[in-house]
Amino acid sequence: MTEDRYVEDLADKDDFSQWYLDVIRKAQLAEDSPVRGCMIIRPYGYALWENIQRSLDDRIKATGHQNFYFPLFIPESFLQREAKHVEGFAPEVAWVTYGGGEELTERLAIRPTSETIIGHTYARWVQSYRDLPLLYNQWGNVVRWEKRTRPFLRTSEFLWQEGHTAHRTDEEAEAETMKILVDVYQDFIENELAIPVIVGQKTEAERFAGAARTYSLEAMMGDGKALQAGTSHNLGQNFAKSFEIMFQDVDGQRKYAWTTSWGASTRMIGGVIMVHGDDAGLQMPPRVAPIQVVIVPIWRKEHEREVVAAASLLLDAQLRHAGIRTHVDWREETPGFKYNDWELRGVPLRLEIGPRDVQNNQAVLVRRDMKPRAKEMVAQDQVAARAKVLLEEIQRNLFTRALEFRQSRTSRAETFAELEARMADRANLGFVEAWWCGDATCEAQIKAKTQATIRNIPLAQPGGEGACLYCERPATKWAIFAKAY
RNA sequence: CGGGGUGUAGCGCAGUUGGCUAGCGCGCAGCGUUCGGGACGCUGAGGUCGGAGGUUCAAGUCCUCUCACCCCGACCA
Repeated sequence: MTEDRYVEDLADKDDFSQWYLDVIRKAQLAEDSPVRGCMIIRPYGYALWENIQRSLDDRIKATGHQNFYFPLFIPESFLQREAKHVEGFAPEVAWVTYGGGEELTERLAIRPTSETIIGHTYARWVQSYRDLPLLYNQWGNVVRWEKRTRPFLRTSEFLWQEGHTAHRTDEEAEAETMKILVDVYQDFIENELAIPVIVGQKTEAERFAGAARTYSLEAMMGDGKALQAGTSHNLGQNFAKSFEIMFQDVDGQRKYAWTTSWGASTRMIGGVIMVHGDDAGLQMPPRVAPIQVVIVPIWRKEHEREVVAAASLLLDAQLRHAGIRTHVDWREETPGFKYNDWELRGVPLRLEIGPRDVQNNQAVLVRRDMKPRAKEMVAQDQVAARAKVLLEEIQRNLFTRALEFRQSRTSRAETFAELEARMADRANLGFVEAWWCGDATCEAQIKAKTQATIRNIPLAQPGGEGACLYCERPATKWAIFAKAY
């Protein structure tokens, strides 16, 4: 190992922030763009996003929703209609003031989210209780002028889906909010991205601007910090009242509808990187991996290349027929280089095939998730069957490992001093569970003193009663405290 | 937006108290030898030194402004 080798290496994982940026750049997921805070998502990163989209979209549709599309621009007057909403978003809205060289009579916001323009439209679409519920979703981009950006985690422009529904009753809206939270988001994030999440309700301070209740899914990153992986909002009648979304009910009365909205974004890619990545780079969860099995042919002489090529072709076809996403690496690099390169890019399984293997009618399968790498010989006609099994094992293993890590970094605190100590230990950050009285003052004080925020109030509660971590008054709920991205 | 730091080839860096044609490693192109865990040799290509202005006989180097990025904060449904 020479000094030069380090040039290609990643930053040490202890320098988590630099490591994160290195992985994104070297795995060719994304790169900086000429526009501040915006990134260029490269083909490999976009392929991951497309897999995420497809899988999440299937779940959204399976729960009875349809997709539609609304404009990128929102008239300023729309944004003004919901007081809390404007207040919350005003600082981060980008405006279009000129069109075709002429100053616009009304400024257009580049959507930071679409509740307003959709609410305005829903008011026309809803007349009767028979028109409800409206269960729609859109995939698109939004812009939020953030002060400090990070690739995938917080970019000025990002890609996401935003669902918008309208219902006849509060109960129905709440059921929708929870269905998306648990049946769609949690199911997707845990089963496809292999990221365990804590599902719970946001505090008033962290609530979506204009919502009655906000729920979130919180994941622990590799440095112990929290990442909000998705949110689901019960908007109550707030937007319905601002936009006159009314219907005539069975009893003949005209009533305001109950609406919800929910979203998940490219931020989840940041989560995948920070949860599963290791010293060797990225680790793609098999179910969303752009490439699930990379085939590395090995040869020296030209005649060897020919037999290996023939075998590779057959193995590739076999894997593809089994529904596995593959790539054959014919680059003129040494095998060792390719191994490291694909490990950096996070491909879960590698298939090596060389002259020796061809002769023995076998191939070598190597798992990315094992250290040291687990290699096994497989008969050529068994490759696809074995790969399928291994991919499932890797998928489970990534989830289990992430869950174990989260558990090892989660602790309970009875006193504020304990929380302070945990948050001061930079190298060993994590989640802290503690009783909280529900008072925003305690929450704010804790944040000011420790930088820890309440990520959410988990739906799964221990029950019983305790003393508030901060003020020691009686508390019936416990909250997850953590530093967050 | 506040405090600190960094901008020299795609990446990582070196460039003395201002001085001649701006260097090194990796990467890249061509040729040859290699090839089962990051190969090697030879020959090349690639730079308005982040940008603008200024001081000077002379600026990568000094001054002013500005932009971007990184770290720590504030902010962040």
